[in-house]
Amino acid sequence: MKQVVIEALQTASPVPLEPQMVERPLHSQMGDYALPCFSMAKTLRKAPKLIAEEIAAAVSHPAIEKTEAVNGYVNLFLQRDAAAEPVLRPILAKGPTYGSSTIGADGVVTIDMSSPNIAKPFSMGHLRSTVIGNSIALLLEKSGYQPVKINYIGDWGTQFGKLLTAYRKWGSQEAVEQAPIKTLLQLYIRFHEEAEIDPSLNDEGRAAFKALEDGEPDALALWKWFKEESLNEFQRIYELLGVTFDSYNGEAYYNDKMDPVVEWLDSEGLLTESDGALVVDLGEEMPPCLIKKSDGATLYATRDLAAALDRKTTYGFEKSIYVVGNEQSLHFQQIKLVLKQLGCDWAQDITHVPFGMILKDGKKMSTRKGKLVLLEEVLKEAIELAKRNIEAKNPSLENKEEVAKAVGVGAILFSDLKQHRKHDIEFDLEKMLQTEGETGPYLQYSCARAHAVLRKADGRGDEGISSVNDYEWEIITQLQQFPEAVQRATVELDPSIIAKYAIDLAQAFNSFYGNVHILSDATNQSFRLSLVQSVSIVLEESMRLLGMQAPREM
RNA sequence: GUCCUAGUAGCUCAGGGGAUAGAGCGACGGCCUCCUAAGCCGUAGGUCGCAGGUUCGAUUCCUGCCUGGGACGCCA
Repeated sequence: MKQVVIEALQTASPVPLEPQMVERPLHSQMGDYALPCFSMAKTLRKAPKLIAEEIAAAVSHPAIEKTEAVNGYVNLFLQRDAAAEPVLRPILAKGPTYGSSTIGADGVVTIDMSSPNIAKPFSMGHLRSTVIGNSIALLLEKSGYQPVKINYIGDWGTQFGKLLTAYRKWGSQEAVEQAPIKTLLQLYIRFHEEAEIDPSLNDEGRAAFKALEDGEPDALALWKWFKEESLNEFQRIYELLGVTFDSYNGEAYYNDKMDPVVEWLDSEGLLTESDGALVVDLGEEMPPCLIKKSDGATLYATRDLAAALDRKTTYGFEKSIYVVGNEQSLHFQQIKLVLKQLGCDWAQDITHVPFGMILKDGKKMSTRKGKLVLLEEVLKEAIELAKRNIEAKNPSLENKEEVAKAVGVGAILFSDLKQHRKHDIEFDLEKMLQTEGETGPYLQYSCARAHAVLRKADGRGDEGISSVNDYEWEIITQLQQFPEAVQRATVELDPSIIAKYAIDLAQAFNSFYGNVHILSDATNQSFRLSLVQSVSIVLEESMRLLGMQAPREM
């Protein structure tokens, strides 16, 4: 559509036009497209106002209804009746694949996401990584890439030594079986409490981890058991969120893959000793990357290097994305630099997608002090609230449980995804449970309304389009922008672009719905029903891309 | 101290070299004999952190400063 506008303008413009010179006006009453004429003033040696007036007067094109010159802008109004049909036709024809593309050309993109720690509860922070990563995967898929979702489980490290120690001292099999994560967390917290009084516990913990690394059967059996129990619990949450993974290879998986990396670094002469530890020097700009502790043990960076190399050979990715909190941005810069020094030019294909932390009372939530909010409880509460809303608003609804789940989870998902901010977020349960305004339930409700109209219309109405009113036109322009929104969200790896788009579309639809009574007015009825149908398609697809369900009734 | 990131309405946030800076929540006032009121319509509310610079034009780009958050060698 923009192409047509540029063509039309070009016939009247004294200078060649670039696509980016044409923009959307501030308000819809100013027209559909605008051409600011300020940049032409210099070369033409004329006042912008005058240039705009001349262009506006000269434009003549069947697709343009009228032009206006205002304050140095040429404002264009499209011929609505003619423009509407070409927007709706592809949506109705393609359905959910409207906006899909093959830009990705089947390129593989790995996504490091979720990555909860075994024996620790699933926190709100993990939620962000999980839902953002999941949505990015859906977006990539829609644009023709092959996403590979990797859950890099935190299943190794000194904390397991501590946990083993705590379990042997105070734990019981029954308690862990009954409530695995809760019990393990309590043990973990107790360990830190007692270690403050008796620091020798820390040595015991380290020793236990060493035993685990050395493959002591009893320690290994306990570790395996803890891991299984934890994964089972995580699985419940993933099912609720509707998220699946292609790989659960956690940190332990890379244990035997680190030595070769260290040897490689050494053979390239990149390792230097510093205070007994082995590091890769990264120059003046950046602190060195720690590869081995002074006691010979490996570190996070070592594991991540091994993981990156392993993923490159396993998947042959063209891009590797890490959805990890922004407190780790230095770490990823270091990883990329080390890989570059190893001669891996694909290091530039690694992208860190950072996000802010979730704070409680302005502070980081701490696992050790037990001061954290459990995602599962938040989800439960949201579902409860959705159920109460259904009882109050639509008690005759058939599959209440299912809808309550979709709406409750949708509220939590959306409250997280609509925000792009890398800024930290203050945890606010009340805000997350909102169902009014710019929320997940608002989108779902809009969609349910659209379906109600379609259900009751039942093939009625058969007039053509005589005129497109402002409400209808607003929807048309929104619908037309969907493919562009998908593309931008994909390129920028930013689901919030879709979230905002969906809100705009839903608002346009609700405004139309509230001001035009579709079924009792025969005017333009078939056109209006196509419009409603198109809205339901695009809204549903938007929600799908965010990982949300769209119930037909609620 | 160095680096990263942010500072827009009472609150949560969009936007982004250009026309009167937008939503939602909260506040106030309307709208259900009518397709689901989880909705619609309206009112109030802003020196876009501060100071310079680049530009015909800066809230947007650059520099400095202030404030919040984070990272900065044996945690991940």
